[in-house]
Amino acid sequence: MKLATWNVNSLKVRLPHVLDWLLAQEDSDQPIDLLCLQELKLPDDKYPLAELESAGFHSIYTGQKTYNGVAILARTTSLPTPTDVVRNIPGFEDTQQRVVAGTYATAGGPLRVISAYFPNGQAVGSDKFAYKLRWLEALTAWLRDELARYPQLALLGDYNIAPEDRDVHDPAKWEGENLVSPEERAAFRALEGLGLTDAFRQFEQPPKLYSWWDYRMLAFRRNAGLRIDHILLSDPLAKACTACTIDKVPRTWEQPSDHTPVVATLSLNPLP
DNA sequence: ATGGCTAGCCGCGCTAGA
Repeated sequence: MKLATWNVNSLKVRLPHVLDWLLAQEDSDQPIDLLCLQELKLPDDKYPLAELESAGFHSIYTGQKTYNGVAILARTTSLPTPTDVVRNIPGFEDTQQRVVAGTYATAGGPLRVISAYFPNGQAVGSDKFAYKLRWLEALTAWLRDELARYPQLALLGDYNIAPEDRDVHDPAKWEGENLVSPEERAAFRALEGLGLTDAFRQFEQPPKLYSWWDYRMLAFRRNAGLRIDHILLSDPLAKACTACTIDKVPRTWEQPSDHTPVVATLSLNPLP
């Protein structure tokens, strides 16, 4: 089965891209079974449920006007409606809609999937940066419990953290900045410390492969990007993971999101 | 040395993203 994550930067604007991309994956030997989306930027009553269902995907989501918003799309023919749906981090008071989670029954046992839009942080030392660190702490504490309950767990999303210098096009220029600071990287390591593995780094990858490029400065053309969108897998899933790739193609389309999809292939069968 | 683009808003220039 295939899992993917994509920060679409407005689902209203990017719905055609999402549908086109999902349709294009149908031609591969393994289509997408689960797609986590971030930055929907729309309230729940504007969520394009019917269009996505027509395309063959059911959804769980939590949104708000203007900012944030996350969803998990699941292929109707291969996955049942999820159970234990959670919106936001339990016990963490937050008006910003950044987390949705659900458990999908599969032939290989329950699969816990979390779509997360980590706070940006704006600048090291800012109020938003402090919020980012508090949010990361709450997420990590919650995930410790989640992992105890769900051995097969995948955390997909826009982490707004480039874990290593090789995930940054110009590490010298970015040194110590928001998205790469030691505090943020320590938080990323703490997530790994729970027993989660960066699916992308399990495999040999071409150098200078990123998931986000600034709209400005011809950044995509110059490949001046960051790898900040990740798929972290619990041990059983990491062992079942056979590939993890970044699909740059949607970033080349007209009116693209500034992020592009990350895809993981697991040797885990959905329901027959 | 800085900003350079994009989306959304109730806007007719701003906030926020990363």
